[in-house]
Amino acid sequence: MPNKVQVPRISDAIASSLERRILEGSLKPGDRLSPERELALEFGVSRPSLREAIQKLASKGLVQSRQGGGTYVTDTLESSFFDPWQEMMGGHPNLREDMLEFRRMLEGQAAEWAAERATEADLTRLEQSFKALDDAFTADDMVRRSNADIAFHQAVGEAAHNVLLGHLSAALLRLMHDNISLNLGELKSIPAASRLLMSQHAAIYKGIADRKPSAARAAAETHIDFVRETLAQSLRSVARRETAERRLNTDFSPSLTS
Amino acid sequence: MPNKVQVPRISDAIASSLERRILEGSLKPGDRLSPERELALEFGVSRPSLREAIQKLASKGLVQSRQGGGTYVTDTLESSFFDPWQEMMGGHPNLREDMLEFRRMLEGQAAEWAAERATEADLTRLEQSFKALDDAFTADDMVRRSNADIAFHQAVGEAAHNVLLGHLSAALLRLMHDNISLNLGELKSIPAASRLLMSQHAAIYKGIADRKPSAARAAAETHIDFVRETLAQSLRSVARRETAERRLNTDFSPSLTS
DNA sequence: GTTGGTAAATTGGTCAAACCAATATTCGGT
DNA sequence: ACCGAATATTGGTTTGACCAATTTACCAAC
Repeated sequence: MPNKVQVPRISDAIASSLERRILEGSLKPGDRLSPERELALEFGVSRPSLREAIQKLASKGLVQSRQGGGTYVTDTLESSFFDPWQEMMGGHPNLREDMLEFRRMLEGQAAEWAAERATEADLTRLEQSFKALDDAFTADDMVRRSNADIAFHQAVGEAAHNVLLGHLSAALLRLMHDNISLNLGELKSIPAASRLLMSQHAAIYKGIADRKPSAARAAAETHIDFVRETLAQSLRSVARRETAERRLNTDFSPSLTS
Repeated sequence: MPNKVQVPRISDAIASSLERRILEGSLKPGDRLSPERELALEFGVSRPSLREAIQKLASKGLVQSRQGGGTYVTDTLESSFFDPWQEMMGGHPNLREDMLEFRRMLEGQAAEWAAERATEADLTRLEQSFKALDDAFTADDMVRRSNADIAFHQAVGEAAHNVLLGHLSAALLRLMHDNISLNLGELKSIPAASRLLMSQHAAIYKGIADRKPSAARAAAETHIDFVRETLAQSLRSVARRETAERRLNTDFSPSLTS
């Protein structure tokens, strides 16, 4: 079946037009759009069509409508809203579990292959990444830490000498980091967790450098298991705290030991 | 600060419902949605509302509508990850080796998890896919065979109950098939290979149905190993023939590698 | 004048029925 | 059995209406 020429939907055209106005600044964050009836008249289309366009923008998070109130341009112009997976992660938390399970397999295999195949150049770069990660952890710069973390795992992926594995594990890790630091950036600030994470990274690095595939794999899997467990705990505590706050709206509740 | 209670828009609810069906595999890529009028009836809403929901999904790239034709499920999950890969495969055949190695891990894990987690429904669908594959192999319809092959591996991926694994293995398999049948469709026409492939598929299916994870994984890995080996042989022979042709054909170099 | 509440206007949310346009399907003639 | 036209299906769009939440206007009471 040959590719048919896609006839431009009118709602797409209007959505693009409005989106351009927003991105160009003609419509600033917080601004209120004209009423649907007016906009429909202005664009020369029917209200349902105009609404379809607005709903598309709403699904992208660009605007927000309140019945009776109007439609407003969202004030958060965070640009990372465009990745489809990113959005999926937010809406479907069970995806996170699948993702972690998948990563466990991925990074375990990466570490194993890296231990078998790493060249001298790979090991050198791996050591550099590891040192950088260590430094970033002693400092308290979250962004630097996140980048170093990604770089280290990416180095492992590349040392495994499988293009697919390298790119995929890096992509997933980046996705994970974005999503985690968005939902709860607090995880990494737990001191005990930091030490454990570093020892785990060290174990992975050592397994690869010593050319012990099974040890490297085990270390990588342990690492993911720890992340998974810590994340689950953190999520549970967040949920607990939120329900508690919702239940009694008095003073703040004394946070636990972490 | 008074958090306005966001009244759930009906189009959002429907969009979420459809999105969930897609992610969970109930609506697979390529599937055709029911007509808008039917869906509207099914959800108990009007057609404009149902359309708003569909347009949202369309703006996310999850579905695609053709006037008069219908609305079909696409797959951003696959395409967003692998559009770049598609063209690389052509130019860098060594990627194929990485791909096969990666798939060996992927499908081995898929088979193992499927053997552990498959529900009755999964097993039923798996059996159907297997039977269809068997039929397709006895017949000599290449397209049907390819589709059945994809469907079977996809069923395994879904029985593994990991969204990422399912989508990725399906995407890679499709990529592989496109690329293979393009460069050499001859592989599958070897009778001996056909019989072996079927016995391998049978072994995978049996391992899953009998709930033998390690057996299922071994069968899947054997399967990929065989494909890898057969492909390598075939490629060598093709390369031999091509170099021979190129030797005679000194004028132009309209090599199909472009 | 300020306040407070209520009525009215505004505005997004939804529905119904209809028509158009592109595609799919069916059917009849050769 | 094949091809082409009539027919049915299906997404695309419009019109008009009504409901529900919000905002605005207004006016009486203090």
